[in-house]
Amino acid sequence: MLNQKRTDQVFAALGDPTRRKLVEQLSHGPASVSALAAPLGLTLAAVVQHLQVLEHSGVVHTEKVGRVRTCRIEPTGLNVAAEWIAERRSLWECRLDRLSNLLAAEDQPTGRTTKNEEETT
Amino acid sequence: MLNQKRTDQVFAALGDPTRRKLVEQLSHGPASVSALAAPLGLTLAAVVQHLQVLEHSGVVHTEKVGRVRTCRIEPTGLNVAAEWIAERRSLWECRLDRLSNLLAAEDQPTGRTTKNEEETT
DNA sequence: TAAACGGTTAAGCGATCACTTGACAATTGG
DNA sequence: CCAATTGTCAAGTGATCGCTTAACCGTTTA
Repeated sequence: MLNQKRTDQVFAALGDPTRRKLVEQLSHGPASVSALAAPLGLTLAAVVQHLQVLEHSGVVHTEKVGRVRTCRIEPTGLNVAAEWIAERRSLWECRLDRLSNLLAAEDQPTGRTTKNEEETT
Repeated sequence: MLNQKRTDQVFAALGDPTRRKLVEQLSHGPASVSALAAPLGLTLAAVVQHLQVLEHSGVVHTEKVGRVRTCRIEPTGLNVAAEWIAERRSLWECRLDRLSNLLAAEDQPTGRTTKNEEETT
Protein backbone atom coordinates (compact mmCIF):
# COMPACT_ATOMS: atom_id res chain seq x y z
CA MET A 1 0.00 0.00 0.00
CA LEU A 2 1.60 3.21 -1.18
CA ASN A 3 -1.48 4.99 0.03
CA GLN A 4 -0.89 3.79 3.58
CA LYS A 5 2.18 5.97 3.95
CA ARG A 6 0.31 9.05 2.81
CA THR A 7 -2.44 8.35 5.32
CA ASP A 8 0.18 8.17 8.04
CA GLN A 9 1.66 11.49 6.96
CA VAL A 10 -1.64 13.30 6.66
CA PHE A 11 -2.98 12.16 10.01
CA ALA A 12 0.34 12.89 11.66
CA ALA A 13 0.25 16.37 10.13
CA LEU A 14 -3.31 17.01 11.28
CA GLY A 15 -2.56 15.59 14.70
CA ASP A 16 -0.94 18.82 15.81
CA PRO A 17 -3.37 21.62 16.73
CA THR A 18 -1.05 24.36 15.50
CA ARG A 19 -0.81 22.75 12.09
CA ARG A 20 -4.58 22.45 11.95
CA LYS A 21 -4.80 26.17 12.71
CA LEU A 22 -2.49 26.81 9.78
CA VAL A 23 -4.73 24.76 7.52
CA GLU A 24 -7.75 26.67 8.82
CA GLN A 25 -6.10 29.94 7.90
CA LEU A 26 -5.18 28.65 4.47
CA SER A 27 -8.72 27.46 3.83
CA HIS A 28 -9.66 31.15 3.74
CA GLY A 29 -7.07 31.80 1.08
CA PRO A 30 -3.34 31.75 0.33
CA ALA A 31 -0.93 33.38 2.73
CA SER A 32 2.77 34.07 3.20
CA VAL A 33 4.81 32.50 5.97
CA SER A 34 4.82 35.63 8.08
CA ALA A 35 1.10 36.16 7.55
CA LEU A 36 0.57 32.68 8.94
CA ALA A 37 2.92 33.27 11.85
CA ALA A 38 1.45 36.55 13.04
CA PRO A 39 -1.98 35.44 14.42
CA LEU A 40 -0.43 32.44 16.12
CA GLY A 41 2.30 34.34 17.90
CA LEU A 42 4.93 31.97 16.56
CA THR A 43 8.42 32.41 15.19
CA LEU A 44 8.90 32.26 11.46
CA ALA A 45 11.14 29.28 12.03
CA ALA A 46 8.39 27.39 13.83
CA VAL A 47 5.91 28.03 11.01
CA VAL A 48 8.42 26.99 8.38
CA GLN A 49 8.90 23.68 10.17
CA HIS A 50 5.15 23.09 10.35
CA LEU A 51 4.82 23.99 6.69
CA GLN A 52 7.45 21.42 5.76
CA VAL A 53 5.37 18.74 7.47
CA LEU A 54 2.16 19.95 5.85
CA GLU A 55 3.68 20.19 2.40
CA HIS A 56 5.43 16.84 2.61
CA SER A 57 2.12 15.26 3.61
CA GLY A 58 0.46 16.80 0.56
CA VAL A 59 -2.04 18.89 2.47
CA VAL A 60 -0.64 22.25 1.40
CA HIS A 61 1.33 23.48 -1.57
CA THR A 62 4.01 26.08 -1.40
CA GLU A 63 5.77 28.30 -3.90
CA LYS A 64 8.48 30.85 -3.43
CA VAL A 65 8.65 33.89 -5.66
CA GLY A 66 11.12 36.60 -4.87
CA ARG A 67 11.65 36.54 -1.13
CA VAL A 68 8.13 35.57 -0.14
CA ARG A 69 6.80 32.04 -0.01
CA THR A 70 3.09 31.73 -0.76
CA CYS A 71 1.21 28.83 0.80
CA ARG A 72 -2.12 27.42 -0.31
CA ILE A 73 -4.25 24.38 0.38
CA GLU A 74 -3.70 21.42 -1.90
CA PRO A 75 -7.29 20.51 -2.86
CA THR A 76 -6.84 16.74 -2.93
CA GLY A 77 -4.60 16.65 0.12
CA LEU A 78 -7.28 15.99 2.69
CA ASN A 79 -8.87 13.25 0.62
CA VAL A 80 -6.87 10.38 2.06
CA ALA A 81 -7.95 11.32 5.58
CA ALA A 82 -11.58 11.72 4.57
CA GLU A 83 -11.46 8.40 2.76
CA TRP A 84 -9.97 6.60 5.73
CA ILE A 85 -12.78 7.87 7.95
CA ALA A 86 -15.40 7.02 5.35
CA GLU A 87 -14.05 3.49 5.06
CA ARG A 88 -14.21 2.94 8.83
CA ARG A 89 -17.79 4.09 8.80
CA SER A 90 -18.88 1.93 5.90
CA LEU A 91 -17.19 -1.09 7.43
CA TRP A 92 -18.95 -1.01 10.76
CA GLU A 93 -22.20 -0.05 9.11
CA CYS A 94 -21.85 -3.07 6.86
CA ARG A 95 -21.20 -5.14 9.94
CA LEU A 96 -24.31 -3.81 11.66
CA ASP A 97 -26.30 -4.72 8.58
CA ARG A 98 -25.04 -8.29 8.66
CA LEU A 99 -25.89 -8.39 12.35
CA SER A 100 -29.46 -7.24 11.92
CA ASN A 101 -29.91 -9.69 9.05
CA LEU A 102 -28.78 -12.40 11.39
CA LEU A 103 -31.29 -11.36 14.00
CA ALA A 104 -34.09 -11.12 11.45
CA ALA A 105 -33.30 -14.59 10.17
CA GLU A 106 -33.37 -15.85 13.72
CA ASP A 107 -36.89 -14.50 14.19
CA GLN A 108 -38.09 -16.39 11.14
CA PRO A 109 -36.18 -19.63 11.10
CA THR A 110 -38.14 -20.90 8.08
CA GLY A 111 -36.44 -22.94 5.39
CA ARG A 112 -32.78 -22.08 4.95
CA THR A 113 -30.70 -22.43 8.06
CA THR A 114 -28.28 -19.76 9.12
CA LYS A 115 -25.27 -21.69 10.27
CA ASN A 116 -24.23 -21.21 13.83
CA GLU A 117 -22.78 -17.75 13.92
CA GLU A 118 -22.59 -15.90 17.15
CA GLU A 119 -21.92 -12.22 17.69
CA THR A 120 -21.18 -10.24 20.75
CA THR A 121 -23.81 -7.58 20.66
CA MET B 1 -15.96 26.22 21.65
CA LEU B 2 -16.53 22.95 23.47
CA ASN B 3 -16.32 21.21 20.14
CA GLN B 4 -12.81 22.49 19.57
CA LYS B 5 -11.45 20.38 22.40
CA ARG B 6 -13.04 17.24 21.02
CA THR B 7 -11.53 17.94 17.62
CA ASP B 8 -8.13 18.21 19.26
CA GLN B 9 -8.61 14.93 21.07
CA VAL B 10 -9.88 13.02 18.06
CA PHE B 11 -7.13 14.20 15.71
CA ALA B 12 -4.50 13.58 18.36
CA ALA B 13 -5.91 10.07 18.83
CA LEU B 14 -5.91 9.35 15.09
CA GLY B 15 -2.47 10.87 14.71
CA ASP B 16 -0.83 7.71 15.97
CA PRO B 17 -0.63 4.87 13.42
CA THR B 18 -1.00 2.16 16.06
CA ARG B 19 -4.22 3.70 17.32
CA ARG B 20 -5.53 3.89 13.77
CA LYS B 21 -4.77 0.20 13.39
CA LEU B 22 -6.82 -0.43 16.51
CA VAL B 23 -9.72 1.51 15.04
CA GLU B 24 -9.37 -0.44 11.81
CA GLN B 25 -9.65 -3.71 13.71
CA LEU B 26 -12.65 -2.46 15.64
CA SER B 27 -14.39 -1.37 12.46
CA HIS B 28 -14.67 -5.08 11.64
CA GLY B 29 -16.38 -5.72 14.95
CA PRO B 30 -15.92 -5.58 18.73
CA ALA B 31 -12.85 -7.11 20.29
CA SER B 32 -11.22 -7.71 23.64
CA VAL B 33 -7.99 -6.04 24.70
CA SER B 34 -5.89 -9.13 24.10
CA ALA B 35 -7.55 -9.76 20.74
CA LEU B 36 -6.49 -6.25 19.76
CA ALA B 37 -2.98 -6.70 21.11
CA ALA B 38 -2.21 -10.01 19.37
CA PRO B 39 -2.00 -8.96 15.70
CA LEU B 40 0.01 -5.86 16.58
CA GLY B 41 2.61 -7.65 18.67
CA LEU B 42 2.08 -5.24 21.53
CA THR B 43 1.87 -5.62 25.28
CA LEU B 44 -1.54 -5.57 26.88
CA ALA B 45 -0.40 -2.51 28.80
CA ALA B 46 0.41 -0.66 25.61
CA VAL B 47 -2.99 -1.42 24.13
CA VAL B 48 -4.76 -0.37 27.31
CA GLN B 49 -3.01 2.98 27.16
CA HIS B 50 -4.01 3.48 23.54
CA LEU B 51 -7.56 2.50 24.37
CA GLN B 52 -7.70 5.12 27.10
CA VAL B 53 -6.78 7.77 24.56
CA LEU B 54 -9.29 6.46 22.03
CA GLU B 55 -12.08 6.18 24.56
CA HIS B 56 -11.40 9.58 26.08
CA SER B 57 -11.55 11.10 22.62
CA GLY B 58 -14.93 9.47 22.03
CA VAL B 59 -13.83 7.35 19.09
CA VAL B 60 -14.32 4.00 20.81
CA HIS B 61 -16.50 2.76 23.63
CA THR B 62 -15.39 0.21 26.18
CA GLU B 63 -17.19 -2.01 28.64
CA LYS B 64 -15.83 -4.50 31.08
CA VAL B 65 -17.80 -7.59 31.97
CA GLY B 66 -16.19 -10.26 34.06
CA ARG B 67 -12.48 -10.10 33.43
CA VAL B 68 -12.67 -9.18 29.76
CA ARG B 69 -13.05 -5.66 28.43
CA THR B 70 -14.94 -5.45 25.17
CA CYS B 71 -14.13 -2.55 22.85
CA ARG B 72 -16.26 -1.24 20.01
CA ILE B 73 -16.35 1.77 17.73
CA GLU B 74 -18.42 4.69 18.92
CA PRO B 75 -20.50 5.48 15.80
CA THR B 76 -20.52 9.26 16.20
CA GLY B 77 -16.93 9.48 17.36
CA LEU B 78 -15.32 10.11 13.99
CA ASN B 79 -17.86 12.78 13.08
CA VAL B 80 -15.94 15.72 14.47
CA ALA B 81 -12.92 14.83 12.36
CA ALA B 82 -15.01 14.30 9.23
CA GLU B 83 -16.76 17.61 9.86
CA TRP B 84 -13.53 19.50 10.31
CA ILE B 85 -12.25 18.20 6.98
CA ALA B 86 -15.58 18.93 5.28
CA GLU B 87 -15.51 22.49 6.61
CA ARG B 88 -12.00 23.11 5.26
CA ARG B 89 -13.11 21.85 1.89
CA SER B 90 -16.26 23.92 1.72
CA LEU B 91 -14.36 27.02 2.78
CA TRP B 92 -11.76 26.99 0.05
CA GLU B 93 -14.34 25.90 -2.48
CA CYS B 94 -16.44 28.87 -1.47
CA ARG B 95 -13.36 31.01 -1.88
CA LEU B 96 -12.68 29.65 -5.34
CA ASP B 97 -16.28 30.45 -6.25
CA ARG B 98 -15.90 34.05 -5.14
CA LEU B 99 -12.69 34.21 -7.10
CA SER B 100 -14.22 32.96 -10.34
CA ASN B 101 -17.14 35.33 -9.85
CA LEU B 102 -14.65 38.14 -9.58
CA LEU B 103 -12.96 37.10 -12.78
CA ALA B 104 -16.29 36.73 -14.56
CA ALA B 105 -17.39 40.19 -13.41
CA GLU B 106 -14.13 41.55 -14.66
CA ASP B 107 -14.81 40.16 -18.12
CA GLN B 108 -18.20 41.88 -18.22
CA PRO B 109 -17.83 45.12 -16.29
CA THR B 110 -21.42 46.11 -17.09
CA GLY B 111 -23.59 47.92 -14.60
CA ARG B 112 -22.88 47.10 -10.94
CA THR B 113 -19.31 47.61 -9.90
CA THR B 114 -17.44 45.10 -7.86
CA LYS B 115 -15.53 47.20 -5.41
CA ASN B 116 -11.79 47.00 -5.59
CA GLU B 117 -11.02 43.52 -4.31
CA GLU B 118 -7.73 41.91 -5.13
CA GLU B 119 -6.83 38.30 -4.76
CA THR B 120 -3.59 36.47 -5.05
CA THR B 121 -4.41 33.74 -7.49
C1' DT C 1 25.34 50.50 -1.47
C1' DA C 2 23.32 49.99 2.93
C1' DA C 3 19.50 48.72 5.53
C1' DA C 4 15.29 46.39 6.07
C1' DC C 5 12.49 42.50 4.93
C1' DG C 6 11.17 37.60 4.47
C1' DG C 7 12.67 33.30 4.95
C1' DT C 8 15.93 29.30 5.93
C1' DT C 9 18.97 26.49 8.60
C1' DA C 10 21.19 24.28 12.61
C1' DA C 11 21.57 23.45 17.34
C1' DG C 12 19.58 22.80 21.57
C1' DC C 13 16.06 22.40 25.19
C1' DG C 14 12.08 20.90 27.74
C1' DA C 15 8.04 18.29 27.31
C1' DT C 16 5.45 14.70 25.66
C1' DC C 17 4.94 10.11 23.72
C1' DA C 18 4.85 5.18 22.93
C1' DC C 19 6.28 1.40 24.91
C1' DT C 20 8.25 -2.02 28.28
C1' DT C 21 8.81 -4.15 32.60
C1' DG C 22 7.16 -5.80 36.78
C1' DA C 23 4.04 -6.06 40.51
C1' DC C 24 -0.65 -6.65 41.38
C1' DA C 25 -5.81 -7.41 41.04
C1' DA C 26 -9.95 -9.94 39.69
C1' DT C 27 -12.26 -13.55 37.20
C1' DT C 28 -12.62 -18.17 35.43
C1' DG C 29 -11.78 -23.20 34.90
C1' DG C 30 -9.91 -27.66 36.52
C1' DC D 1 -8.39 -24.27 46.22
C1' DC D 2 -4.94 -23.59 42.69
C1' DA D 3 -3.62 -21.97 38.52
C1' DA D 4 -4.29 -19.83 34.28
C1' DT D 5 -6.37 -16.01 32.02
C1' DT D 6 -7.27 -11.06 31.36
C1' DG D 7 -6.50 -6.80 32.46
C1' DT D 8 -4.65 -2.63 35.37
C1' DC D 9 -1.34 0.42 37.53
C1' DA D 10 3.24 2.72 38.34
C1' DA D 11 7.63 3.71 37.06
C1' DG D 12 11.11 4.21 33.89
C1' DT D 13 13.40 4.70 29.25
C1' DG D 14 14.55 6.20 24.79
C1' DA D 15 12.80 8.66 21.02
C1' DT D 16 10.32 12.20 19.00
C1' DC D 17 8.12 16.72 18.98
C1' DG D 18 7.35 21.64 19.04
C1' DC D 19 9.56 25.52 19.71
C1' DT D 20 13.25 29.05 20.42
C1' DT D 21 17.51 31.28 19.56
C1' DA D 22 21.00 32.81 16.59
C1' DA D 23 23.53 33.03 12.51
C1' DC D 24 22.78 33.50 7.79
C1' DC D 25 21.07 34.21 2.86
C1' DG D 26 18.56 36.22 -1.06
C1' DT D 27 15.43 40.06 -2.26
C1' DT D 28 13.70 44.54 -2.13
C1' DT D 29 13.78 49.38 -1.01
C1' DA D 30 15.56 53.81 0.35
